[in-house]
Amino acid sequence: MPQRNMHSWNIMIASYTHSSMYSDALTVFQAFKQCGSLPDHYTLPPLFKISMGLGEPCFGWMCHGLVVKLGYEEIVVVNNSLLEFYIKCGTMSQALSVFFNQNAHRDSVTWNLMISGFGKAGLYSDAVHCFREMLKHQNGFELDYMTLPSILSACGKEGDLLKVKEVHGFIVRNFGFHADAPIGNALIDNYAKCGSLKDSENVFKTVCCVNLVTWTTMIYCYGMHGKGEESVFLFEKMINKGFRPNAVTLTAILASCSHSGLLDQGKKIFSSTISDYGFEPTAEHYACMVDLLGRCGCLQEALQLLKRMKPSSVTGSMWGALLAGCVMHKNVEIGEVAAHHLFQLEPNNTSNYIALCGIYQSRGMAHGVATEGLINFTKGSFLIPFLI
DNA sequence: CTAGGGTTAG
Repeated sequence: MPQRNMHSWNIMIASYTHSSMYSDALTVFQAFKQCGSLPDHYTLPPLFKISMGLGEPCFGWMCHGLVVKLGYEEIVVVNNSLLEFYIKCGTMSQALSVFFNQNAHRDSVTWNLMISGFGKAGLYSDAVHCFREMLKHQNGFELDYMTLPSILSACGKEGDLLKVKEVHGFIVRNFGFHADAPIGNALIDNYAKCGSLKDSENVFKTVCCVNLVTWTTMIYCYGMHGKGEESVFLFEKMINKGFRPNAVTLTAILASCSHSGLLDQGKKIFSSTISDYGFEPTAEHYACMVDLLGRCGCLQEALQLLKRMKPSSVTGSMWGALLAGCVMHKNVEIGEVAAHHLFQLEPNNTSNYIALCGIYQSRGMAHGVATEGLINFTKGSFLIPFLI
């Protein structure tokens, strides 16, 4: 272009960012700075996304400085993107100082970010508190349906059935029975997390918006409650309705088969889903298969599955699933193989040492407990006398 | 040209 303005630079930076091409976006930003111009309120939000995408929090901190220096704290979109940046970095203390900044304005996005941020940080009661504060403060903007999945998930992870019911009632009073798919999905998931599978089923049967995530969630909920046969039934029904399972659906159904000991169904679903829908199984799928085989006592078969893979692509969760199966079935030989791979992959994870010692102990092999303990125990050595 | 919600895995 013979002549560039702010608009053209901003389009380039935003477009690279939206395409997840963060280093290209950064290169454009640096070229822009060379021209001697300063970023405006359109330039700044993508910069925080670039910082997160590159895993370079320092760049985001620098951009926070630009926001303050250039006086963009009062622009609500800029401040919200800053808030999201600190939440994604896991630094809630910084997020709080942005939230309580006297110069900043708040809107419904600000509140939604805070509520989902508290939830992601595991601070569920703070999320609930924040939701109640939002209801008090919501003069000026309408209650926003985007908050509801976040608050439901915070209540559900807290395990508080009454709170989930309370929010459900709130949804019906404010939005009627026309909640969108993410809200229905969150209701199904969190009723089950609070132990009320009946309520999950009722929501599943009555919601008006159903998508693939709805089916996946319900399949997973049955698995959570040890109802593998219901999961398999629903999985087949879903396919008959014309939904194509994705990678998450497959982990949900495999985990459910595993928890219910449905070995043959699990194996069949694994191979037929992969061939029918043509996607590559991920590390998680292999971990689920090892878990399934291991729980059912097919430890040799599970070990063979891992041995057929390229050694570098066998992950800790696959060996971990195998080790857990060996603990269950008191298998020393395969347990030692799995444990020694884990000692290489995650030397500071004490639960692996404890698992292997548990196998020795269950077989009355006190010598093995002491040897592994002396060689490998770092933090947990006080456990050895108890095991012996 | 700028910001926010839902499902999974030892």
